[in-house]
Amino acid sequence: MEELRSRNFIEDAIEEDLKQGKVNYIRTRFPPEPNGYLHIGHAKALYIDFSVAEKYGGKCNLRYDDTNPTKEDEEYVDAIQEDILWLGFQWDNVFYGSDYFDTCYELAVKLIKKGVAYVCDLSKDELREYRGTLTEPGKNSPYRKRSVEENLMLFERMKNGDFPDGTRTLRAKIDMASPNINLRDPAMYRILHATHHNTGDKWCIYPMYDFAHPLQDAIEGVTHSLCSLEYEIHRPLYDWFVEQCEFEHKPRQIEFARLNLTNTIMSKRYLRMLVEGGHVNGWDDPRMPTLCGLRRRGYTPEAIRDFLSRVGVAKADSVVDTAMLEHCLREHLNLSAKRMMAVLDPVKLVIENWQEGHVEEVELENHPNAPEMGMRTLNFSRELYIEREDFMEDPPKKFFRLKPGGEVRLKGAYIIKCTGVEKNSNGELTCIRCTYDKESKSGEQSRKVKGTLHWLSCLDARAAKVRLYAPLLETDVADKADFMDNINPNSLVEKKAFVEPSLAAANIGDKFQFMRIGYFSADNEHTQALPVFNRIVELKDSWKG
RNA sequence: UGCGGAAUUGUGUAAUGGUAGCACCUACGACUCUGACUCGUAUUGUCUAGGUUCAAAUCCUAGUUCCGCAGCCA
Repeated sequence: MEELRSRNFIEDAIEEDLKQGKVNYIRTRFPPEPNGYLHIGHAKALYIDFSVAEKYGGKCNLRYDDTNPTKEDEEYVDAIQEDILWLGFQWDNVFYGSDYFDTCYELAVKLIKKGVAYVCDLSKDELREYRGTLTEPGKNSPYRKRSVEENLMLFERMKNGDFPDGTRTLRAKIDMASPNINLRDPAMYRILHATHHNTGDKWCIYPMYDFAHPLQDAIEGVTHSLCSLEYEIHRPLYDWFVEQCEFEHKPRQIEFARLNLTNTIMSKRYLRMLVEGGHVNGWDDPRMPTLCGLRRRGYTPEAIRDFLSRVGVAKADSVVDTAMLEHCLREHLNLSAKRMMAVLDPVKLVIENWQEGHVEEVELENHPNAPEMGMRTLNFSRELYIEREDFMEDPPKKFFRLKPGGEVRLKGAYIIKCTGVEKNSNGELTCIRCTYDKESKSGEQSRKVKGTLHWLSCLDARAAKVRLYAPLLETDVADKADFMDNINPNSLVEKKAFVEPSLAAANIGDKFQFMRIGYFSADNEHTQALPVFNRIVELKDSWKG
């Protein structure tokens, strides 16, 4: 399925580079900042980085972009690797941006010596003022003309910790009048007296992304540095650093549009607010778009990769319908998930002409199209449960489940006929009475009836807690700041249901389909059941009348 | 209104001057020991206005709209 995708503009560019002999191998990199959990948006980048490398016989490095110690944490490093592996990707090398701090420093010194970098004493506010605006040029820093010797000395003192945070920066000397603001003497190094998760207290100055990233790519021999659209305007700067550092190997940055999903917020900042605000139960809450959340929700790596291949790669901003993601999951689960019976909202059914105490075993296939998935045995007895919504006392025309006087088949067992109902004092249905047709045993040549229902013998029914999830956001507020007002308070419904005994033996993560109800995934946190990819089929309006 | 990008059906994505295709969604139908699944059918599209051409989504000109950039974040 994944092979069917057509070639995209990144691959066009790569093939051109290959053809022109600019490169003779392909290497990419996936550069997450270890400051949060990976989500489906990262998965798109992951998919592109890895699949492009693989397509051209190249490799992809995993590189933690950890140049800002105040935001990053070791906590996320392992989780990120786990998620990548879960998705089925395998990196070539693992690097840390912080591995290159020594080299970054040396190269910074080199640029100072070349006279294209200088230490600037402007404060943050002054810097902003000097930078100009989108429409007005900036003006040169008064420190721009410092001598190489003074710059060298000051930069070394910065490194030695002689200055407090924020008092000085190392800046690239480019062009304060550039129409591209990123080229107006951008900061290369800032002073940050912070402990780094990897390098500890060795450094108190840290390189900026714009300086560090191209160097890392060049050092690792990355041929194509694939990133999202917002870095497009940074590309001249990326190329400038590669040029000034005099790397022979010049990586090429190519940008693509990041993934957006309808009714889904994707920015780490807002996801963090959901977690910290207690709107969800952690990063792996099944309502979260994080990979760990999707995993618990029952998503399979196959489904996610299939989805990403269908989404494609382009430069236009887009919002993909979440229905597409769900479709991909359903398609995979339909092939791989065991069928199982469960009754979410049970009502008792009594077969009057079934001998009291008599129990018959019936065999059911675990999958309609995959005999190799085997059979299982369930008990059939006089008292059963069926789904409350599968019976209607006063049904519309096209309702072909159970109704008074009507017949349906109980899946894998017999045809039954409704003979009456019992109600409590509130008029609520408490019991359905029926008779069965002895000649209609499943598997034997028999007449057909229009409806088939799932059921569970009272002997077999095991109580399980089932969680039904609805989208956290019902409207498409995407990354808007007001998304908090649109959180669906009923996005999580817990209910007790009856399930087959075999479900109790399921392993965490096992997937199954409750006939017609939807796909579920076993999760130990909720008794023996099941957060959900649910697709409850309800009575359509058209059937009601 | 500086700079960098982008506009193809409701959504995503193809078509690199030559039949606007595929998938999702939606609707309808067939099938069915669940109405699920599967299969079939259908609707809707080249941002606008000019131009070049036998032929334009594609090339040219002018416009429109949307996104990104003014962190010592990435």
